Amino acid sequence: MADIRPVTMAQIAERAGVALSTVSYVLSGKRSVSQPMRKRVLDAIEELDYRPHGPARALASGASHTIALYLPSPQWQLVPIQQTFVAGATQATSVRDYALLLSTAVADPEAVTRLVAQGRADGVILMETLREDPRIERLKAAGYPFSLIGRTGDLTGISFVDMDFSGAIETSLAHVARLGHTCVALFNFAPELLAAGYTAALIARDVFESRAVDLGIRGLHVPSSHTRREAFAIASRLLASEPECTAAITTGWQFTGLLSALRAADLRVPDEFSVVSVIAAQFAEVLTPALTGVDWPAFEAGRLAAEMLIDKLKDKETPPRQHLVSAELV
Amino acid sequence: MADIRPVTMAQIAERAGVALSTVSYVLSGKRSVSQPMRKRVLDAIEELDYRPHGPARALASGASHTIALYLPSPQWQLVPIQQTFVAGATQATSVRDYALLLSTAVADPEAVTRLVAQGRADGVILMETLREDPRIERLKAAGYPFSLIGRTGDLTGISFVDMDFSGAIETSLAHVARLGHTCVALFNFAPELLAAGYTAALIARDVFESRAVDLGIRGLHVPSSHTRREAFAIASRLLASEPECTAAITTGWQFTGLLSALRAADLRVPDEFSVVSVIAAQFAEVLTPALTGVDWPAFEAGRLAAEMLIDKLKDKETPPRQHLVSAELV
DNA sequence: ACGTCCTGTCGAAGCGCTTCGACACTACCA
DNA sequence: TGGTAGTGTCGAAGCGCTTCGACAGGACGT
Repeated sequence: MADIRPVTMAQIAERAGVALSTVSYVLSGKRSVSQPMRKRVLDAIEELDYRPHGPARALASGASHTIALYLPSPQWQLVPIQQTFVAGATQATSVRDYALLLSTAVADPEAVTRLVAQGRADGVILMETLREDPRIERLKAAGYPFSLIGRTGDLTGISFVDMDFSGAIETSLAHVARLGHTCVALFNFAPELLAAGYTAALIARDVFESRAVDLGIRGLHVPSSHTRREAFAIASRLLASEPECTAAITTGWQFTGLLSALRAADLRVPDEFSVVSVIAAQFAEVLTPALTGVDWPAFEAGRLAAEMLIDKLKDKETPPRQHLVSAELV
Repeated sequence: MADIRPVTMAQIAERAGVALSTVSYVLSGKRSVSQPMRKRVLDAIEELDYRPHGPARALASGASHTIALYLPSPQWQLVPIQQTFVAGATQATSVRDYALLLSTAVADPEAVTRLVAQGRADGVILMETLREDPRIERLKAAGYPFSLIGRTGDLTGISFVDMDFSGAIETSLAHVARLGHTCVALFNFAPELLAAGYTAALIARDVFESRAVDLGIRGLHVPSSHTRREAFAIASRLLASEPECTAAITTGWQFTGLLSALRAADLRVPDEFSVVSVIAAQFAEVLTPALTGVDWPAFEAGRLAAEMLIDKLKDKETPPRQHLVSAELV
């Protein structure tokens, strides 16, 4: 129970023998202050271990120096890559002397403007975006700054960072084609995500289907959740009905069920069946039957999304930045 | 660029034809307000879509209604369980109408008091705690409320939630003993973590060694990082030098390297060698050679840690709560 | 020598809220 | 009928900061 009364700017001003406003100008640099005065103020700050009070600052200046990150609804059961986004965003935020507020995006799209409306955050990072995303509509309508991890249908004026999903699928497809496979399955994100219009799933499907045609191979589009059970069931059915299919690409963890199904069907990987998965390298590395994986620099993506947003906050006129981080086969 | 001027309490007061303070009392309930007045105020709030301004509230009341969660330094390379802590804490925080501020705990233990000192948060959640943790010392010295995910040496007066690590090790050990193994290795956390005094690693080591004696089996304590490379090297060396060791317990992802080493040594799992790992069930389920795993309810732990802290914030006199979430073999 | 422009400093007015003390007013008991 | 408790409401004083306008004084031009 120490520090009952934290040090205030008034105490610094008194100790340094200057006006309150002078202290403020030393701190913000918004007006010039003479060397001797500046030194006295800085010394007083040092001696009293002064910390500017965030809320007071936010109230007076109208900016909270905080950004909000909305986590996707847990029921989406997406890949654990999110953690890495968050870590990347946290780091970029700290480095730029901002704070990161976390919130869960509940079903209500209105929730996404709450923290900014309350003055607790200056802008928002959204993830797991949809082609037609009501949350983005709200943010636009309210005029709040935001950036996306992921993409949406209309990208004009929007800052986002996304994985180059189409590139990843193309690369993977080219890889299996080169291995001589003539029929390939894509274990895409869960059907509900496709139905909801989850952009990454739509892109994966479209690119997969058109590139398969280009390459002259059969492409089977198989949505499946990431749970082992469901992927196993779907894969088993597929292996039985389409025996000429000897390769699969998964957009995430569906490979676990797939691998189980292959084992049950007595097909060896990679001799008799090829599997390529789009998951973070940190996981690919850790898996026991070493998979052909595609690296997804998620930390980088989180970092970029935060930086874009903060840049926009600092200078309203910053043009929107759009960045596709690309993936490599590993 | 809509919403240029957000609605303020003064506008509500004017519209409802009451005093500013009355609006405040309606909102906080700290003084009674007559039914008709209350209704007029609530109607005005509804009509104007009023949102109380967080920073102003924090400034006037001295409480930010926000808690801070410090992520461990990234270089620790701990298991991806952290994500689940964060998700759990986020959820509990939202439910209780608090906000969650994320920050990375840099090396400087002083950083851990910054957000509270700046009035941006009312309390702190710490994870990956050490037996002797300078961060905890600082928080205690400053008199800031906090709760831990993990434990420390001196637990008097401290609220924490931790995994029952000793129970997990005991259970695992009993499990392999029942299978008839007479020499078991413990792949503990990395040597640097042990050296730093990471509590979980110390507990794992101590319990493992004493229980092995009790059960009359040989226990080899083998610290190893979670990287596949290092675990592989260590496991290979171990298999060569201690051929009578036919079982291993890992505290995390070291099993990946271990499994590779076993394959290289032509030992089959689980026929010729048993592996038990302490990792979140969500991952155990997903792994292809289905492992004997120990479930670690991390979401629950994050939730509890946040709840404990918020309870303490709401009522200073709340006694500290200490909670060990226990694990089950799956 | 005077006016003009900077530069550096100060005081004061908020930002939107909480909360304290004051003050009607009603209800109740003697 | 007066005194005493409540109730319900209001006004005003902050919370710790930013920022605007004012203004002294020195440096410069003529």
